[in-house]
Amino acid sequence: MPGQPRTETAQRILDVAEKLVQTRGFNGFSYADIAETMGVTRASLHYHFPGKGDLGLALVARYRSRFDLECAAIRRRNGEAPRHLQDYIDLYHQVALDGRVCLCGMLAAEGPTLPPGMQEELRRFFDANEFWLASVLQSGRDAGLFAFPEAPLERARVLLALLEGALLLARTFGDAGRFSAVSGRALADLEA
Amino acid sequence: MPGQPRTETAQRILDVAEKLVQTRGFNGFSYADIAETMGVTRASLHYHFPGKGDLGLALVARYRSRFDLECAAIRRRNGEAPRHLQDYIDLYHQVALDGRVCLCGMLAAEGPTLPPGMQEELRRFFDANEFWLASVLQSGRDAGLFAFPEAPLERARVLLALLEGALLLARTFGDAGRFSAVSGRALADLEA
DNA sequence: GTCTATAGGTGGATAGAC
DNA sequence: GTCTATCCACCTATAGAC
Repeated sequence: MPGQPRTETAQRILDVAEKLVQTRGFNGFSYADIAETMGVTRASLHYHFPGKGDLGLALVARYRSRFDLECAAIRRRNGEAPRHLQDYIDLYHQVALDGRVCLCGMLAAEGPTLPPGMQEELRRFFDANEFWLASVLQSGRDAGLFAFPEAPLERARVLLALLEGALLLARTFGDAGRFSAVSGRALADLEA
Repeated sequence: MPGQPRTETAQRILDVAEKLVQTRGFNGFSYADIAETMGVTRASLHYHFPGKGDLGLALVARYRSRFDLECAAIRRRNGEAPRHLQDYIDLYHQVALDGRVCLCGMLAAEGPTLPPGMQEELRRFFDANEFWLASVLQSGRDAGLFAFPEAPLERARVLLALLEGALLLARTFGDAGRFSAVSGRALADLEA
């Protein structure tokens, strides 16, 4: 389980850094920001994450593995595909309510400026999401609950782009309701 | 026509800065980057745009007014709503082909870190886009060429989120084809 | 593990000569 | 308008004491 066996302090650093990246971007925060909110010095942070690149990699890796776990948990729960998809969308909704955007959506924007390795992790995150979504869409269509003409993976990419974009716009207008409205339409479009 | 009556040098500065923001973000480039590609010094840039905030505001204002002009031109052209919508999507496609993302999509991610005034300009950009899209959607539905159940403005927001998100994802995978695939589905969904 | 201290670099910005 | 020179704040990162 990568991203888990770190020390407790390292986890708390990641918690603070994650929030900072989701609101200000990877190029929009510094070790000083983390140090201040944690009440420690910058040097102390470098002990846990020598370079900002190390911190960034750990950040995406943890975010990704957590998402994987949550997605797996959703599929194990009772209910059909539409319920599972709604639960998935609710994960994003929580982010919107908190005035953040998806960690990986943010990093995708900063793309070419990121330290080595982060873009690869990013792609893995999106790949995993698309794959999971495609699986849910497939199940739903097989059960006659979803209706869409194209391949599940293609539809998954539409959904992912829509959710990431909706988070960005909702935050820009300081209105999580915009996210709900848009994501609600996406689900409705799929109904058989 | 705001954003136009500047000197020619200022326009060239904006050209370079625009490309930099669309690839690296507002927090991901510096006056030094512009100076280098233009073959001038940083001090010279400060003559045209005293602060980075001034540059940023001019950037969004120009981008917005240019988009307004292009949107108006599209509506004046021959063809029905679906054609107009496709032309609009093609504007985004050009961005994707160039390995960029939408200037305002990028700035939306950086949101709270932007200099004063830029977020307001950003919202104006998105508002104008939604309004234009809603108008095209309305026309198309009135003509029996589009079919969608919700209010045109609501559908417009779905489309805008989808396009902005698709640009982000296409660039992350270095594959403009992802943008075409996603935007193509969006258009197909609307067909009556 | 966390601290103080500091190095080395880059950022935005200004003054003043040309 | 563009230049040189310079300032100061901030950033990432390291050394070494505790």
